[in-house]
Amino acid sequence: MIRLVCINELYQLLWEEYGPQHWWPAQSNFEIMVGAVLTQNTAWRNVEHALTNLKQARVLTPERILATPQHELSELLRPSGCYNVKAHRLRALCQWLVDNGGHAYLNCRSTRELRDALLSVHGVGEETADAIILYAFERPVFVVDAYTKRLLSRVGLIQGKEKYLTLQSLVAEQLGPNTVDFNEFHALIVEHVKRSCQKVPRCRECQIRHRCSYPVKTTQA
DNA sequence: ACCCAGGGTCATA
DNA sequence: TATGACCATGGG
Repeated sequence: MIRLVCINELYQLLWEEYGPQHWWPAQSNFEIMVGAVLTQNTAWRNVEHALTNLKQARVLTPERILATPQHELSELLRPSGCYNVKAHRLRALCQWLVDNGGHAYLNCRSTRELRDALLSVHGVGEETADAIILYAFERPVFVVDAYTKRLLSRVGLIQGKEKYLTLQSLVAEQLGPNTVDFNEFHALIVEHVKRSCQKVPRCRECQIRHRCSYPVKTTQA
């Protein structure tokens, strides 16, 4: 088990190994928000299928999604799984955008106001809200996901039982409130997990069932 | 056939 | 506060 001294060291190692990730992959801010909802507990590959469906149906705007019947929307979202739930959540997000004048008008609000408003939208939790704030609104908010928690725990930087906001402020303290670094760090963590454990169903060293998150430059021996 | 994925909500204790 | 069920497709 490799142990690291600080979060900056982990960030630096990941950066050296993988380089810039150019997140979030999307053609518009709205597409980022849609993707953030669709990717909940879902592999990104499946989300891409659903996004393609929405584009081909020419419905990738808040107004057009709201004008699309529920069952039709569900069918377009089918490849991303949980499609009935996500159709409902996507509608809630679109309604919120329309009610608040869209991205441009919302962008005048403070980051905290944005976060609170997003959290009040049905289907938007802390991680989804922060992903939207960081990648669509480009505000310095770090996105804490399960990978982050697991990786920081593995390398001995946290205990593992910390709450979301605790981890978020921990990263912010060490990296400094920087949108670019928050963007890259989160993307690098996700990319690292994807790449490092693609063909490792079970790790010998840590005996974790499926994908393990070693720091870079360590193999499964 | 099982496990998980770029989570969140809701019911229960 | 803290688990557990549920959503549901697609790839390993």
